[in-house]
Amino acid sequence: MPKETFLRLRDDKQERILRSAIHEFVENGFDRAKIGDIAKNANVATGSIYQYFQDKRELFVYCAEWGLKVLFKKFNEHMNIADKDIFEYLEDYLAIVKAMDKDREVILFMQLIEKEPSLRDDSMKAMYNVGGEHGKKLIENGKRRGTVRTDIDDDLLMEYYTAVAERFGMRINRHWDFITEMTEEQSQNIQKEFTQMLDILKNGMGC
Amino acid sequence: MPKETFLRLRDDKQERILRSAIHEFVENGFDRAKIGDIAKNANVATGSIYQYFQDKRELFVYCAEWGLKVLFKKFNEHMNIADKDIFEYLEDYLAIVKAMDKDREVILFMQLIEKEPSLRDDSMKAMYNVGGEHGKKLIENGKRRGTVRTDIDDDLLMEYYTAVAERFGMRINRHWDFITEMTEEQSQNIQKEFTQMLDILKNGMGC
Amino acid sequence: MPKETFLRLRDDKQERILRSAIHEFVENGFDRAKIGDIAKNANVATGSIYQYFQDKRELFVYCAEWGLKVLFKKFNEHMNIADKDIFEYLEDYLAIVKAMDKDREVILFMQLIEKEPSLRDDSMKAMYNVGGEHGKKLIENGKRRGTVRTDIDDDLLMEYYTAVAERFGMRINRHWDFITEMTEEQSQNIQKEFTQMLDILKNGMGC
Amino acid sequence: MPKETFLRLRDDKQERILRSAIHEFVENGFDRAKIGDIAKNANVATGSIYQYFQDKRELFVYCAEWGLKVLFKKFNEHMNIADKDIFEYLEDYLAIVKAMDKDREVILFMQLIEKEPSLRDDSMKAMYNVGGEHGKKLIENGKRRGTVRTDIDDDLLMEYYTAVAERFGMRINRHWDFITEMTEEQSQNIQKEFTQMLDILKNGMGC
DNA sequence: CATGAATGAGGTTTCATTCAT
DNA sequence: CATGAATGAAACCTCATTCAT
Repeated sequence: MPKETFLRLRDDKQERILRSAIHEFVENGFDRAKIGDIAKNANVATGSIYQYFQDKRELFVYCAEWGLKVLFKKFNEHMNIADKDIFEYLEDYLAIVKAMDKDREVILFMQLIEKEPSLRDDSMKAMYNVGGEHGKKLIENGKRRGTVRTDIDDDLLMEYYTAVAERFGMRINRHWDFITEMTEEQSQNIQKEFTQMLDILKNGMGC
Repeated sequence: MPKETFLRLRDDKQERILRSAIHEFVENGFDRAKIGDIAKNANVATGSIYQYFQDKRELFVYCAEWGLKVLFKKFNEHMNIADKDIFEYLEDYLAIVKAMDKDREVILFMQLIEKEPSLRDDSMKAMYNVGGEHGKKLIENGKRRGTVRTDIDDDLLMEYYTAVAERFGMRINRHWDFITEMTEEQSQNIQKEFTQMLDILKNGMGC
Repeated sequence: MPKETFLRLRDDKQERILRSAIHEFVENGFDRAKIGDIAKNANVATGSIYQYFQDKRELFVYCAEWGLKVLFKKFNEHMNIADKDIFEYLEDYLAIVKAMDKDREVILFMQLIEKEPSLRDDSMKAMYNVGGEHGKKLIENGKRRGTVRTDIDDDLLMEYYTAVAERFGMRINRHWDFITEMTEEQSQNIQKEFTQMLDILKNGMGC
Repeated sequence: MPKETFLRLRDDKQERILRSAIHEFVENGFDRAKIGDIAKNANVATGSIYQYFQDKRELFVYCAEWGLKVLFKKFNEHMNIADKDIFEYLEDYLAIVKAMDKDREVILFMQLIEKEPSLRDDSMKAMYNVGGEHGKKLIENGKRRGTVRTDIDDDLLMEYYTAVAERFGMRINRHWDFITEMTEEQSQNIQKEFTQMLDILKNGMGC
């Protein structure tokens, strides 16, 4: 969806621009994000952005598509989705998120997308090309293996899963902010909370 | 937090203005919301808004405070919180939401607040005055009555609850949009999904 | 020039309003002075100002007229102009200014008038009714008594006198600001500078 | 203090903009001066002004700095300050002012600066960088040469000098306004008044 | 293709003045 | 007459987008 010009750029320049945009979007939201600042941080001229993308909107949408690609690529380096069910996936997800400092911002950006209703549809469509059936497959895996309840349809389960996973992801991020060197005790606390999260996701809050 | 002038206005005028603002914010988000349009829809002059509120931001924050008050008032007309646990509450919550056509927008606005990071803190602070310990109390009730698991602390449970309830609330709203007259079948579908939601919340998605 | 309504007010209320206006004008200049603040500080309603004066401009002009009246009245309580020449007058002027704490602001206001070119003409005209030939008379006195040089016409002398007196007046005010209790030394310094000022005025800076 | 963008502009464009601003400020004062009009008269877009300067205030302050630079440059083309005393300087000053039709407005602007109390400090600071010790040096020259009295300190003398010179400058300007072709008689009148001014400055009005 | 200056529509905010009570 | 809410014109300033070099 970006112009040819952009795709012909060297990969590292493309990445510099997209990360700069993602940084700005995450920091300020879509409306307050300034093309000028994105350009400046990427060390390109403001006008150049318009050689690459139709407008701000298209840049945003492409960030979504690119960001998702990046995350999946990273994940897949660490694990094979095919034979995992959704709980294992989350466990890995959070562990991997922890390992990906550079991409923290990309993850935050993914969470931002839902919050821009006017852009959501376009971005989601773009993301669907990449992420599409990914989640559903994990749920199917779970159902087949008998770890996910089968009395509720995939769609509703996915909604539940996404909500909980996202919020817990944010919580983890909150706890990790500003922590560079973690004490043994901190590490254990996070590990404990982490186990609890997974347990709630599986078993709910009722008893 | 609004100026004295606003508080001296007749109640119905105050409400007209706030609902107009909420409508605009929900429709366009904070940045794209135009004071001029808010004023026009409320049948007042643009300048008047600035007799009432310091600026757009203060208007937004006060909408949050007022909105929550309105919702709580409505809820409390229908049910007594004191002797309910959190599941019963949710059950009633959704039922009541269904009954409150006029306030649909206020509910959407409440969901919007989290999506405006720069305003979130101020709004949350204002809302806390109203909503504060409400949720925690419901969880305590549940733990005391033995319907909520006690092996996990209130804080994490609240986070989980909020995430799921909010997302399911949005889902319900999505289904209801544009439905004025509901067929018997539609009604049953919603009832069914609703029961399922409650079940997931209680028992999680695992088995 | 104000409306009848204003002139029918009790004297102390008139004074309260005018002093409030003068305070605001001195503090902020004509443009940034707010009618609302003037009214608030005078303990009257904003609208009332418009019962008294056509508009902001007329209020300003009347402040000039009133202020000059007040100053002259104060001066005349302390000295008889008729038999003084211009140097004696200045000597007294500065001494009296020192004695009039309450009217410091009125004096500052008089100095402000020249700085509002667009209002100057109207204000000057109003002031002329009061102050008019005052200065000229003092110069004539001086010429008659032989203390003022006669080789230069009154007009140019007046211009010179006003410029120097005003600037020295501001300088005095600057030195006095924030001084409530004056030490013997400070008092002597001012007295000395004062004598010098008068000397320069009389004898110029040449030698 | 302006943005880089401005300084990279061609000199004649910079000048066009600054003269347009000075014109507007002189005509209307700081508050009533409209950025839109400044831009229009300079043949640039309103927004461009904001590419060049942070805001109206910064534009004003830079006008002060630039204006003083221009005047000094012009003066220095006509005379060498180093070996002049303050009276000769004034003599030349007024003569040169007469010769500088194009810069009449710049001179008026310099006089305006004192009248904007809120901007005075910043502008003065900017001007000090340029004009700084200029006046003091002239006074020192005079004292050394024996043309300026030595019994009074430089500071007070400078205040006196500035007051008189400024006012006489304004008077000269007043007389010259609207005069394009001067009759012999007019010229002689001015010359006469001029000589008188210098005499008053030197010898005061006393006798 | 890169650059960064130029543009101007559009929105927020201010406040003198009016007007209904 | 007093009050203070209502009005809306007017001005500053922002920034996405265009365009000339």
